[in-house]
Amino acid sequence: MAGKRSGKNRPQPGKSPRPTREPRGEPPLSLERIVATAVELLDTQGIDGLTMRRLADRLGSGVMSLYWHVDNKEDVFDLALDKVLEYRAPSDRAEPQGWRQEAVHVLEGWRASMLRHPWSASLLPRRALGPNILGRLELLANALSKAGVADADLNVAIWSLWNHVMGSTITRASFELTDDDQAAAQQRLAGLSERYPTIERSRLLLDSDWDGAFRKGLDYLLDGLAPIR
Amino acid sequence: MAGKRSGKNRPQPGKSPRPTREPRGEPPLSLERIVATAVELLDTQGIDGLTMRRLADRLGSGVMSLYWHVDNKEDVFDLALDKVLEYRAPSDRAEPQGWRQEAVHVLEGWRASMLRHPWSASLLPRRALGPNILGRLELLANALSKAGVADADLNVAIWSLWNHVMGSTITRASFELTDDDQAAAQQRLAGLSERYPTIERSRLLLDSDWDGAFRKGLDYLLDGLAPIR
DNA sequence: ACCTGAACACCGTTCAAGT
DNA sequence: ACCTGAACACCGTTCAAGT
Repeated sequence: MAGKRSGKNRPQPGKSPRPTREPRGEPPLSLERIVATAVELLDTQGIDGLTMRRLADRLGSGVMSLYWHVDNKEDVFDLALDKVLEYRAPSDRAEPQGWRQEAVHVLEGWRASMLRHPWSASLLPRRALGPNILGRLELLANALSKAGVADADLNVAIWSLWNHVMGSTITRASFELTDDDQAAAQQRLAGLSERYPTIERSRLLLDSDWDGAFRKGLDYLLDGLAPIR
Repeated sequence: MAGKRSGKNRPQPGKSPRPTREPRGEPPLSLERIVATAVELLDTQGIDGLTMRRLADRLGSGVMSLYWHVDNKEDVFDLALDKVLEYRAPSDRAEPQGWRQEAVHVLEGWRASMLRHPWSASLLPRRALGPNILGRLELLANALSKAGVADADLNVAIWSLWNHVMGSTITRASFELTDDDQAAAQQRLAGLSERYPTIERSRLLLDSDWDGAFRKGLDYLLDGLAPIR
Protein backbone atom coordinates (compact mmCIF):
# COMPACT_ATOMS: atom_id res chain seq x y z
CA MET A 1 0.00 0.00 0.00
CA ALA A 2 2.79 2.45 0.90
CA GLY A 3 5.41 3.74 -1.49
CA LYS A 4 3.75 1.89 -4.28
CA ARG A 5 1.27 2.97 -6.85
CA SER A 6 -2.10 1.96 -5.48
CA GLY A 7 -5.75 2.54 -6.18
CA LYS A 8 -5.84 5.83 -4.34
CA ASN A 9 -3.32 7.72 -6.42
CA ARG A 10 -4.16 6.44 -9.82
CA PRO A 11 -4.26 9.22 -12.38
CA GLN A 12 -7.76 10.61 -12.79
CA PRO A 13 -9.23 9.74 -16.20
CA GLY A 14 -9.07 13.33 -17.41
CA LYS A 15 -5.66 14.69 -16.61
CA SER A 16 -2.54 12.80 -17.68
CA PRO A 17 0.24 13.69 -15.23
CA ARG A 18 2.87 14.53 -17.81
CA PRO A 19 3.57 13.46 -21.40
CA THR A 20 6.48 11.24 -20.35
CA ARG A 21 7.54 9.78 -23.66
CA GLU A 22 6.25 8.99 -27.12
CA PRO A 23 5.21 5.35 -27.21
CA ARG A 24 7.11 4.23 -30.31
CA GLY A 25 7.49 0.53 -31.10
CA GLU A 26 6.43 -1.91 -28.36
CA PRO A 27 4.11 -0.07 -26.06
CA PRO A 28 5.25 -0.03 -22.44
CA LEU A 29 3.25 -1.63 -19.71
CA SER A 30 0.42 0.55 -18.53
CA LEU A 31 -2.71 0.19 -16.51
CA GLU A 32 -4.82 0.63 -19.64
CA ARG A 33 -3.01 -2.11 -21.53
CA ILE A 34 -3.22 -4.43 -18.57
CA VAL A 35 -6.94 -3.91 -18.15
CA ALA A 36 -7.66 -4.19 -21.86
CA THR A 37 -5.73 -7.43 -22.09
CA ALA A 38 -7.43 -8.78 -19.00
CA VAL A 39 -10.80 -8.16 -20.63
CA GLU A 40 -9.61 -9.93 -23.78
CA LEU A 41 -8.51 -12.89 -21.74
CA LEU A 42 -11.76 -13.03 -19.82
CA ASP A 43 -13.79 -12.78 -23.01
CA THR A 44 -11.97 -15.61 -24.72
CA GLN A 45 -11.03 -17.90 -21.86
CA GLY A 46 -13.68 -17.26 -19.26
CA ILE A 47 -13.33 -16.42 -15.64
CA ASP A 48 -10.80 -19.13 -14.82
CA GLY A 49 -8.77 -18.18 -17.86
CA LEU A 50 -7.51 -15.00 -16.26
CA THR A 51 -4.17 -15.74 -14.68
CA MET A 52 -1.52 -13.28 -13.68
CA ARG A 53 1.03 -15.37 -15.49
CA ARG A 54 -1.05 -15.67 -18.63
CA LEU A 55 -1.79 -11.98 -18.52
CA ALA A 56 1.90 -11.11 -18.29
CA ASP A 57 2.66 -13.48 -21.16
CA ARG A 58 0.19 -11.74 -23.43
CA LEU A 59 1.71 -8.41 -22.53
CA GLY A 60 5.22 -9.63 -23.13
CA SER A 61 6.40 -8.85 -19.64
CA GLY A 62 7.38 -10.71 -16.53
CA VAL A 63 4.64 -11.65 -14.12
CA MET A 64 5.88 -9.43 -11.36
CA SER A 65 5.92 -6.36 -13.53
CA LEU A 66 2.17 -6.34 -13.28
CA TYR A 67 2.35 -5.80 -9.57
CA TRP A 68 3.76 -2.38 -9.92
CA HIS A 69 0.63 -1.22 -11.70
CA VAL A 70 -1.84 -3.29 -9.80
CA ASP A 71 -2.28 -4.35 -6.19
CA ASN A 72 -3.27 -7.96 -6.82
CA LYS A 73 -5.49 -10.16 -8.88
CA GLU A 74 -8.67 -8.91 -7.23
CA ASP A 75 -7.71 -5.48 -8.38
CA VAL A 76 -7.47 -6.72 -11.95
CA PHE A 77 -10.96 -8.16 -11.69
CA ASP A 78 -12.36 -4.91 -10.34
CA LEU A 79 -10.75 -2.87 -13.08
CA ALA A 80 -11.82 -5.22 -15.87
CA LEU A 81 -15.34 -5.21 -14.55
CA ASP A 82 -15.61 -1.47 -14.38
CA LYS A 83 -14.03 -1.14 -17.79
CA VAL A 84 -16.66 -3.36 -19.32
CA LEU A 85 -19.41 -1.32 -17.73
CA GLU A 86 -18.31 1.94 -19.27
CA TYR A 87 -21.17 3.94 -20.61
CA ARG A 88 -21.75 7.21 -22.39
CA ALA A 89 -23.64 9.62 -20.22
CA PRO A 90 -26.64 10.61 -22.31
CA SER A 91 -26.21 13.95 -23.95
CA ASP A 92 -28.61 16.42 -22.43
CA ARG A 93 -29.58 17.61 -25.88
CA ALA A 94 -31.11 14.28 -26.78
CA GLU A 95 -34.82 14.59 -27.11
CA PRO A 96 -36.22 14.12 -23.63
CA GLN A 97 -38.17 10.89 -23.54
CA GLY A 98 -40.41 9.97 -20.69
CA TRP A 99 -38.71 9.13 -17.42
CA ARG A 100 -39.92 5.65 -17.63
CA GLN A 101 -38.39 5.28 -21.07
CA GLU A 102 -35.21 6.59 -19.63
CA ALA A 103 -35.13 4.05 -16.81
CA VAL A 104 -35.79 1.26 -19.27
CA HIS A 105 -33.03 2.56 -21.49
CA VAL A 106 -30.51 2.58 -18.66
CA LEU A 107 -31.41 -0.92 -17.58
CA GLU A 108 -31.36 -2.36 -21.07
CA GLY A 109 -28.02 -0.77 -21.79
CA TRP A 110 -26.63 -2.18 -18.60
CA ARG A 111 -27.88 -5.61 -19.41
CA ALA A 112 -26.53 -5.43 -22.93
CA SER A 113 -23.07 -4.52 -21.65
CA MET A 114 -23.05 -7.49 -19.36
CA LEU A 115 -24.31 -9.92 -21.95
CA ARG A 116 -21.47 -8.85 -24.20
CA HIS A 117 -19.06 -10.08 -21.51
CA PRO A 118 -20.72 -13.04 -19.87
CA TRP A 119 -18.19 -13.27 -17.04
CA SER A 120 -19.10 -9.78 -15.86
CA ALA A 121 -22.55 -10.63 -14.58
CA SER A 122 -21.36 -13.33 -12.23
CA LEU A 123 -18.48 -11.16 -11.07
CA LEU A 124 -20.33 -7.94 -10.36
CA PRO A 125 -22.31 -8.88 -7.28
CA ARG A 126 -19.21 -9.87 -5.33
CA ARG A 127 -17.16 -6.80 -5.99
CA ALA A 128 -17.03 -3.23 -4.91
CA LEU A 129 -19.00 -0.76 -6.95
CA GLY A 130 -16.79 1.00 -9.45
CA PRO A 131 -17.43 4.50 -10.79
CA ASN A 132 -19.20 3.27 -13.90
CA ILE A 133 -21.66 1.20 -11.93
CA LEU A 134 -22.30 4.09 -9.61
CA GLY A 135 -22.87 6.28 -12.64
CA ARG A 136 -25.50 3.94 -13.97
CA LEU A 137 -27.17 3.72 -10.59
CA GLU A 138 -27.24 7.48 -10.41
CA LEU A 139 -28.89 7.73 -13.80
CA LEU A 140 -31.46 5.17 -12.76
CA ALA A 141 -32.14 6.81 -9.42
CA ASN A 142 -32.59 10.12 -11.12
CA ALA A 143 -35.05 8.78 -13.64
CA LEU A 144 -37.07 7.00 -11.00
CA SER A 145 -37.13 10.00 -8.76
CA LYS A 146 -38.47 12.13 -11.58
CA ALA A 147 -40.93 9.44 -12.52
CA GLY A 148 -42.62 10.05 -9.20
CA VAL A 149 -41.09 7.43 -6.93
CA ALA A 150 -41.13 8.83 -3.39
CA ASP A 151 -37.79 9.33 -1.70
CA ALA A 152 -38.74 6.76 0.91
CA ASP A 153 -39.25 4.11 -1.78
CA LEU A 154 -36.29 5.01 -3.91
CA ASN A 155 -33.79 2.54 -2.50
CA VAL A 156 -36.25 -0.29 -2.61
CA ALA A 157 -37.08 0.56 -6.20
CA ILE A 158 -33.45 0.70 -7.25
CA TRP A 159 -32.60 -2.60 -5.65
CA SER A 160 -35.63 -4.33 -7.12
CA LEU A 161 -34.63 -3.25 -10.59
CA TRP A 162 -30.96 -4.01 -9.98
CA ASN A 163 -31.96 -7.49 -8.84
CA HIS A 164 -34.01 -8.02 -11.92
CA VAL A 165 -31.17 -7.02 -14.21
CA MET A 166 -28.60 -9.06 -12.34
CA GLY A 167 -30.78 -12.11 -12.06
CA SER A 168 -31.90 -12.20 -15.64
CA THR A 169 -28.44 -11.54 -16.99
CA ILE A 170 -26.72 -14.14 -14.87
CA THR A 171 -29.34 -16.75 -15.65
CA ARG A 172 -29.22 -16.09 -19.33
CA ALA A 173 -25.45 -16.08 -19.50
CA SER A 174 -25.18 -19.37 -17.68
CA PHE A 175 -27.85 -21.12 -19.67
CA GLU A 176 -26.91 -19.88 -23.05
CA LEU A 177 -23.45 -21.37 -23.38
CA THR A 178 -24.65 -24.90 -22.99
CA ASP A 179 -27.00 -25.80 -25.81
CA ASP A 180 -26.03 -29.45 -25.78
CA ASP A 181 -25.99 -29.68 -22.02
CA GLN A 182 -29.38 -28.06 -22.02
CA ALA A 183 -30.84 -30.65 -24.34
CA ALA A 184 -29.19 -33.35 -22.27
CA ALA A 185 -30.70 -31.90 -19.12
CA GLN A 186 -34.15 -31.83 -20.66
CA GLN A 187 -33.56 -35.41 -21.75
CA ARG A 188 -32.65 -36.41 -18.22
CA LEU A 189 -35.72 -34.59 -17.04
CA ALA A 190 -37.89 -36.57 -19.41
CA GLY A 191 -36.63 -39.73 -17.78
CA LEU A 192 -37.96 -38.44 -14.49
CA SER A 193 -41.16 -37.05 -15.88
CA GLU A 194 -43.22 -38.52 -13.08
CA ARG A 195 -41.27 -36.43 -10.58
CA TYR A 196 -41.24 -33.19 -12.53
CA PRO A 197 -44.27 -33.35 -14.77
CA THR A 198 -45.01 -29.65 -15.01
CA ILE A 199 -41.61 -28.35 -15.98
CA GLU A 200 -41.07 -31.32 -18.21
CA ARG A 201 -44.26 -30.53 -20.04
CA SER A 202 -43.43 -26.87 -20.42
CA ARG A 203 -39.96 -27.74 -21.69
CA LEU A 204 -38.52 -25.19 -19.31
CA LEU A 205 -34.94 -26.04 -20.05
CA LEU A 206 -35.26 -25.83 -23.80
CA ASP A 207 -37.10 -22.84 -25.07
CA SER A 208 -36.98 -19.72 -23.05
CA ASP A 209 -37.47 -16.25 -24.32
CA TRP A 210 -34.88 -14.47 -22.21
CA ASP A 211 -35.35 -11.06 -23.69
CA GLY A 212 -39.09 -11.36 -23.48
CA ALA A 213 -38.95 -12.48 -19.87
CA PHE A 214 -36.70 -9.58 -19.05
CA ARG A 215 -38.97 -7.04 -20.66
CA LYS A 216 -42.15 -8.44 -19.19
CA GLY A 217 -40.77 -8.63 -15.69
CA LEU A 218 -39.38 -5.15 -16.02
CA ASP A 219 -42.75 -3.80 -17.05
CA TYR A 220 -44.46 -5.41 -14.10
CA LEU A 221 -41.92 -3.98 -11.73
CA LEU A 222 -42.12 -0.51 -13.18
CA ASP A 223 -45.90 -0.60 -13.21
CA GLY A 224 -45.82 -1.39 -9.55
CA LEU A 225 -43.05 0.99 -8.59
CA ALA A 226 -44.07 4.07 -10.51
CA PRO A 227 -47.79 3.85 -11.22
CA ILE A 228 -47.79 7.48 -12.35
CA ARG A 229 -46.93 7.03 -15.96
CA MET B 1 -15.86 -42.09 -16.15
CA ALA B 2 -15.39 -45.83 -16.78
CA GLY B 3 -14.76 -48.43 -14.14
CA LYS B 4 -15.03 -45.83 -11.43
CA ARG B 5 -17.89 -44.74 -9.30
CA SER B 6 -19.39 -41.76 -11.06
CA GLY B 7 -22.46 -39.61 -10.92
CA LYS B 8 -24.53 -42.04 -12.88
CA ASN B 9 -24.32 -45.02 -10.57
CA ARG B 10 -24.49 -43.33 -7.23
CA PRO B 11 -26.82 -45.16 -4.87
CA GLN B 12 -30.34 -43.79 -4.99
CA PRO B 13 -31.23 -41.99 -1.76
CA GLY B 14 -33.74 -44.62 -0.72
CA LYS B 15 -32.11 -47.99 -1.09
CA SER B 16 -28.75 -48.69 0.53
CA PRO B 17 -27.05 -51.36 -1.58
CA ARG B 18 -26.09 -53.60 1.33
CA PRO B 19 -25.32 -53.08 5.03
CA THR B 20 -21.57 -53.46 4.48
CA ARG B 21 -20.29 -52.95 8.01
CA GLU B 22 -21.18 -51.30 11.27
CA PRO B 23 -19.46 -47.94 11.40
CA ARG B 24 -17.71 -48.25 14.78
CA GLY B 25 -15.01 -45.79 15.75
CA GLU B 26 -13.83 -43.48 12.96
CA PRO B 27 -16.50 -43.40 10.30
CA PRO B 28 -15.26 -44.44 6.88
CA LEU B 29 -15.18 -42.07 4.00
CA SER B 30 -18.51 -41.74 2.28
CA LEU B 31 -20.18 -39.41 -0.14
CA GLU B 32 -22.42 -38.09 2.62
CA ARG B 33 -19.51 -37.27 4.91
CA ILE B 34 -17.62 -35.62 2.08
CA VAL B 35 -20.54 -33.45 1.11
CA ALA B 36 -21.41 -32.53 4.70
CA THR B 37 -17.84 -31.53 5.40
CA ALA B 38 -17.65 -29.55 2.18
CA VAL B 39 -20.70 -27.57 3.26
CA GLU B 40 -19.09 -26.94 6.65
CA LEU B 41 -15.97 -25.70 4.98
CA LEU B 42 -17.89 -23.45 2.63
CA ASP B 43 -19.97 -22.03 5.45
CA THR B 44 -16.98 -21.17 7.58
CA GLN B 45 -14.30 -20.33 5.02
CA GLY B 46 -16.23 -19.10 2.06
CA ILE B 47 -16.04 -20.17 -1.52
CA ASP B 48 -12.28 -20.02 -1.80
CA GLY B 49 -11.92 -21.94 1.43
CA LEU B 50 -12.98 -25.19 -0.16
CA THR B 51 -9.92 -27.07 -1.21
CA MET B 52 -9.58 -30.72 -1.96
CA ARG B 53 -6.60 -30.89 0.33
CA ARG B 54 -8.33 -29.06 3.15
CA LEU B 55 -11.38 -31.21 2.71
CA ALA B 56 -9.34 -34.39 2.96
CA ASP B 57 -7.59 -33.07 6.05
CA ARG B 58 -10.87 -32.49 7.84
CA LEU B 59 -11.97 -35.97 6.95
CA GLY B 60 -8.74 -37.51 8.13
CA SER B 61 -7.94 -39.07 4.79
CA GLY B 62 -5.50 -38.59 1.96
CA VAL B 63 -6.43 -36.15 -0.74
CA MET B 64 -6.68 -38.73 -3.41
CA SER B 65 -9.10 -40.86 -1.46
CA LEU B 66 -11.73 -38.29 -2.24
CA TYR B 67 -11.44 -39.02 -5.91
CA TRP B 68 -12.86 -42.44 -5.56
CA HIS B 69 -16.14 -40.99 -4.33
CA VAL B 70 -16.16 -37.91 -6.44
CA ASP B 71 -15.24 -37.04 -9.99
CA ASN B 72 -13.51 -33.74 -9.32
CA LYS B 73 -13.86 -30.48 -7.45
CA GLU B 74 -16.71 -29.27 -9.63
CA ASP B 75 -18.59 -32.34 -8.56
CA VAL B 76 -18.08 -31.40 -4.91
CA PHE B 77 -19.50 -27.97 -5.59
CA ASP B 78 -22.54 -29.41 -7.32
CA LEU B 79 -23.22 -31.83 -4.51
CA ALA B 80 -22.76 -29.26 -1.77
CA LEU B 81 -25.05 -26.89 -3.58
CA ASP B 82 -27.81 -29.40 -4.03
CA LYS B 83 -27.43 -30.56 -0.45
CA VAL B 84 -27.96 -27.05 0.82
CA LEU B 85 -31.08 -26.70 -1.28
CA GLU B 86 -32.78 -29.72 0.21
CA TYR B 87 -36.40 -29.11 0.97
CA ARG B 88 -39.31 -30.98 2.44
CA ALA B 89 -41.99 -31.54 -0.13
CA PRO B 90 -45.11 -30.05 1.42
CA SER B 91 -47.32 -32.70 2.92
CA ASP B 92 -50.50 -32.90 0.92
CA ARG B 93 -52.51 -32.91 4.12
CA ALA B 94 -51.48 -29.37 4.97
CA GLU B 95 -54.42 -27.03 4.70
CA PRO B 96 -54.56 -25.91 1.10
CA GLN B 97 -53.66 -22.25 0.92
CA GLY B 98 -54.20 -20.19 -2.14
CA TRP B 99 -51.93 -20.95 -5.07
CA ARG B 100 -50.42 -17.56 -4.81
CA GLN B 101 -49.58 -18.16 -1.15
CA GLU B 102 -48.00 -21.41 -2.19
CA ALA B 103 -45.80 -19.79 -4.81
CA VAL B 104 -44.70 -17.17 -2.31
CA HIS B 105 -43.94 -19.88 0.20
CA VAL B 106 -41.78 -21.80 -2.22
CA LEU B 107 -39.84 -18.71 -3.21
CA GLU B 108 -39.31 -17.50 0.33
CA GLY B 109 -38.15 -20.91 1.46
CA TRP B 110 -35.74 -21.04 -1.42
CA ARG B 111 -34.37 -17.65 -0.61
CA ALA B 112 -34.04 -18.52 3.07
CA SER B 113 -32.03 -21.63 2.26
CA MET B 114 -29.64 -19.64 0.17
CA LEU B 115 -29.23 -16.87 2.69
CA ARG B 116 -28.27 -19.47 5.27
CA HIS B 117 -25.33 -20.41 3.04
CA PRO B 118 -24.23 -17.23 1.34
CA TRP B 119 -21.87 -18.98 -1.04
CA SER B 120 -24.74 -20.92 -2.56
CA ALA B 121 -26.40 -17.99 -4.26
CA SER B 122 -23.35 -17.02 -6.23
CA LEU B 123 -22.65 -20.63 -7.10
CA LEU B 124 -26.06 -21.72 -8.29
CA PRO B 125 -26.33 -19.84 -11.57
CA ARG B 126 -23.18 -21.38 -12.93
CA ARG B 127 -23.96 -24.97 -12.18
CA ALA B 128 -26.19 -27.69 -13.46
CA LEU B 129 -29.59 -27.99 -11.88
CA GLY B 130 -29.61 -30.65 -9.20
CA PRO B 131 -32.68 -32.65 -8.20
CA ASN B 132 -33.55 -30.37 -5.31
CA ILE B 133 -33.56 -27.30 -7.49
CA LEU B 134 -35.66 -29.08 -10.06
CA GLY B 135 -38.02 -30.08 -7.28
CA ARG B 136 -38.48 -26.52 -6.20
CA LEU B 137 -39.00 -25.41 -9.79
CA GLU B 138 -41.62 -28.08 -10.20
CA LEU B 139 -43.46 -26.92 -7.11
CA LEU B 140 -43.35 -23.38 -8.36
CA ALA B 141 -44.48 -24.27 -11.85
CA ASN B 142 -47.33 -26.25 -10.44
CA ALA B 143 -48.53 -23.44 -8.22
CA LEU B 144 -48.33 -20.92 -11.04
CA SER B 145 -50.12 -23.18 -13.41
CA LYS B 146 -52.97 -23.62 -10.97
CA ALA B 147 -52.97 -19.92 -10.23
CA GLY B 148 -54.10 -19.39 -13.79
CA VAL B 149 -50.89 -18.70 -15.66
CA ALA B 150 -51.36 -19.88 -19.21
CA ASP B 151 -49.10 -22.66 -20.45
CA ALA B 152 -47.62 -20.31 -23.01
CA ASP B 153 -46.54 -17.89 -20.28
CA LEU B 154 -45.36 -20.46 -17.80
CA ASN B 155 -41.69 -20.47 -18.66
CA VAL B 156 -41.49 -16.72 -18.75
CA ALA B 157 -43.19 -16.54 -15.37
CA ILE B 158 -40.87 -19.09 -13.81
CA TRP B 159 -37.76 -17.38 -15.07
CA SER B 160 -38.92 -13.96 -13.96
CA LEU B 161 -39.48 -15.21 -10.45
CA TRP B 162 -36.28 -17.22 -10.46
CA ASN B 163 -34.40 -14.12 -11.52
CA HIS B 164 -35.95 -12.13 -8.76
CA VAL B 165 -34.96 -14.68 -6.13
CA MET B 166 -31.47 -15.09 -7.48
CA GLY B 167 -30.87 -11.40 -7.89
CA SER B 168 -32.11 -10.34 -4.51
CA THR B 169 -30.32 -13.13 -2.71
CA ILE B 170 -27.00 -12.56 -4.39
CA THR B 171 -27.17 -8.84 -3.86
CA ARG B 172 -28.08 -9.15 -0.23
CA ALA B 173 -25.46 -11.77 0.49
CA SER B 174 -22.73 -9.70 -1.07
CA PHE B 175 -23.71 -6.45 0.58
CA GLU B 176 -24.36 -7.82 4.02
CA LEU B 177 -20.95 -9.09 4.92
CA THR B 178 -19.29 -5.76 4.60
CA ASP B 179 -20.75 -3.29 7.06
CA ASP B 180 -17.55 -1.32 7.39
CA ASP B 181 -16.81 -1.41 3.70
CA GLN B 182 -20.33 -0.25 3.07
CA ALA B 183 -19.93 2.76 5.32
CA ALA B 184 -16.59 3.47 3.68
CA ALA B 185 -18.20 3.28 0.27
CA GLN B 186 -20.93 5.71 1.25
CA GLN B 187 -18.19 7.95 2.64
CA ARG B 188 -16.33 7.82 -0.63
CA LEU B 189 -19.58 8.55 -2.38
CA ALA B 190 -20.11 11.62 -0.25
CA GLY B 191 -16.80 12.96 -1.50
CA LEU B 192 -18.16 12.73 -5.02
CA SER B 193 -21.60 14.03 -4.21
CA GLU B 194 -21.64 16.32 -7.20
CA ARG B 195 -21.29 13.31 -9.48
CA TYR B 196 -23.79 11.06 -7.75
CA PRO B 197 -26.18 13.41 -5.97
CA THR B 198 -29.27 11.26 -6.05
CA ILE B 199 -27.92 8.01 -4.69
CA GLU B 200 -25.81 9.94 -2.22
CA ARG B 201 -28.88 11.66 -0.91
CA SER B 202 -30.89 8.47 -0.64
CA ARG B 203 -27.99 6.80 1.18
CA LEU B 204 -28.40 3.84 -1.11
CA LEU B 205 -25.38 2.01 0.19
CA LEU B 206 -26.29 2.29 3.85
CA ASP B 207 -29.86 1.49 4.61
CA SER B 208 -31.60 -0.97 2.44
CA ASP B 209 -34.54 -3.06 3.45
CA TRP B 210 -33.64 -6.25 1.64
CA ASP B 211 -36.54 -8.30 2.86
CA GLY B 212 -38.95 -5.52 2.10
CA ALA B 213 -37.54 -5.03 -1.37
CA PHE B 214 -37.82 -8.73 -2.01
CA ARG B 215 -41.45 -8.89 -0.92
CA LYS B 216 -42.50 -5.77 -2.74
CA GLY B 217 -40.85 -6.80 -5.98
CA LEU B 218 -42.33 -10.25 -5.65
CA ASP B 219 -45.81 -8.84 -5.24
CA TYR B 220 -45.47 -6.68 -8.30
CA LEU B 221 -44.31 -9.61 -10.35
CA LEU B 222 -47.06 -11.89 -9.14
CA ASP B 223 -49.68 -9.21 -9.67
CA GLY B 224 -48.53 -8.91 -13.23
CA LEU B 225 -48.07 -12.59 -13.91
CA ALA B 226 -51.20 -14.01 -12.40
CA PRO B 227 -53.82 -11.30 -12.25
CA ILE B 228 -56.49 -13.88 -11.51
CA ARG B 229 -56.16 -14.07 -7.75
C1' DA C 1 10.08 5.17 -11.66
C1' DC C 2 9.75 0.94 -13.49
C1' DC C 3 10.86 -4.00 -14.24
C1' DT C 4 12.85 -8.70 -13.08
C1' DG C 5 13.88 -13.89 -11.55
C1' DA C 6 14.12 -16.91 -7.90
C1' DA C 7 11.66 -18.79 -4.32
C1' DC C 8 7.61 -20.00 -1.24
C1' DA C 9 3.48 -21.93 -0.12
C1' DC C 10 0.02 -23.36 -2.08
C1' DC C 11 -3.42 -25.60 -5.86
C1' DG C 12 -6.16 -29.91 -8.73
C1' DT C 13 -5.35 -34.08 -10.79
C1' DT C 14 -2.76 -38.36 -13.11
C1' DC C 15 -0.59 -42.43 -12.27
C1' DA C 16 1.00 -46.53 -10.57
C1' DA C 17 0.48 -49.04 -6.45
C1' DG C 18 -1.04 -50.96 -2.35
C1' DT C 19 -4.82 -53.74 0.61
C1' DA D 1 -13.89 -52.15 -3.39
C1' DC D 2 -11.47 -48.75 -1.36
C1' DC D 3 -7.37 -45.94 -0.17
C1' DT D 4 -2.53 -44.03 -0.73
C1' DG D 5 2.02 -41.07 -1.79
C1' DA D 6 4.81 -39.30 -5.21
C1' DA D 7 4.89 -36.44 -8.97
C1' DC D 8 3.33 -32.93 -12.51
C1' DA D 9 1.88 -28.75 -14.09
C1' DC D 10 0.16 -25.21 -12.56
C1' DC D 11 -1.25 -21.02 -9.19
C1' DG D 12 -0.64 -15.84 -6.53
C1' DT D 13 2.55 -13.25 -4.14
C1' DT D 14 7.01 -11.87 -1.22
C1' DC D 15 11.47 -10.48 -1.50
C1' DA D 16 15.69 -8.74 -2.71
C1' DA D 17 17.62 -6.81 -6.74
C1' DG D 18 18.46 -4.67 -10.89
C1' DT D 19 18.18 -0.21 -14.19
